[in-house]
Amino acid sequence: MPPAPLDDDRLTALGLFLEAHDGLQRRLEPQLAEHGLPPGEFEALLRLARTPGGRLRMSDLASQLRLSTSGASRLVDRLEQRGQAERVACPTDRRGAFAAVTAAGRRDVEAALVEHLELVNRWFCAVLDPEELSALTAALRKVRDVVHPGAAAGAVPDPPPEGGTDPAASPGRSRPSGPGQGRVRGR
Amino acid sequence: MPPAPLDDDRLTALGLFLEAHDGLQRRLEPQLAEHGLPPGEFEALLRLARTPGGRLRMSDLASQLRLSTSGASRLVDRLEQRGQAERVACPTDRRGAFAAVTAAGRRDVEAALVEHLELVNRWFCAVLDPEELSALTAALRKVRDVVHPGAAAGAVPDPPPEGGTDPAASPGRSRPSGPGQGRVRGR
DNA sequence: CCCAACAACTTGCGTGCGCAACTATTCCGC
DNA sequence: GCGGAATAGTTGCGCACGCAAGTTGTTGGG
Repeated sequence: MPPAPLDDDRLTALGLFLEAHDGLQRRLEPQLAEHGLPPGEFEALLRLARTPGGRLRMSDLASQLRLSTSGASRLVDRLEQRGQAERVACPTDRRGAFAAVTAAGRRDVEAALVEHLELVNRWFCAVLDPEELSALTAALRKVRDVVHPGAAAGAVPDPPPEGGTDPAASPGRSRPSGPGQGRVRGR
Repeated sequence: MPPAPLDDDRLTALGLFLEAHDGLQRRLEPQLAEHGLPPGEFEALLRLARTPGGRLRMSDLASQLRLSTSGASRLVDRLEQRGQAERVACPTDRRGAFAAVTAAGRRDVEAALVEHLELVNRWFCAVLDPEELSALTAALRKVRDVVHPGAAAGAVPDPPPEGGTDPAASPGRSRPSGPGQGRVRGR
């Protein structure tokens, strides 16, 4: 018997995913760089800027950025040095801190955003016709929901991995909305 | 007027892509780690193992792995230390080198592969029903072809970026097949 | 009231990567 | 064939990240 399917279809599909992801990143990066924004910093500012108070708990930011808490900590260090964000002490929990966009930070993301959206369009959305795009996002959402439960709205930390794991188990639950929830484990 | 659309649909679509990619990586990594294979090493061995001679020029490997040539160089260093690959001098071009899988390397990928495929299935393919999956791969292929021309078969290095770039410009051409072609610039 | 378990960050350390510089070779025009 | 330009690969350097350990603060049971 053939020892192993070195070119299984599933590998091809996965490879396509990885290549598209990587290529996309490479197309988008340079434009952000023109505005002096590394991609991580850009996404961080974006996430902060579109949050009601313009601020997010460090842990939540980490989770949204798919970074470890230490990664987020240092990212916010950099943003702070650049004057694009600042740390704000949490009044109700003195261990905690918020990262908050500054006016300058908001200005900088917005400045980069218009052009960024054009590129996202050029290299991603406009490459597909409308039905294809919606099929793609629907599929991506399904995958995302399975591999990263808790990224969408109501969040529950991953249960510890079982033996015969069923990815479809325990569909979304609501969360108490109290702060300090919906984290994903630090990777 | 609203200064900038901080939650444009296109950003959502892109975010979905990034989250799905990241989540997938996290699901697949641990299993490879159990076999002592970091994801980069795994993909490298896989690419080498499924190449006719079990070997690839350093530059081609770099390009397939979406790494800079220095990144590939050091990756092969690591594989060599582990005894999973070795460098072979190129007989016709004394500057050049091949990376070649060793028997041990081949054994190791194959050992990890079966389980790996199961996971790819569980977290990616089987999450979607067949039509969804083929729609997804078709869309991914379109995006990949645009953002990373030269990844598919006949490869031509990216032309230097123009001003008003049209992604659909210059569709695939054939290449002379002589060695030392189809590279992507070193990033 | 107190202490132990826990939680939110931060920091020390090691690692992998890209860029730029460097070496060795090949290619090409004259 | 000679000399400069281009090419294949390696190496110095800096940087961002994750893990693990450390710090400070909170919580809940006795």
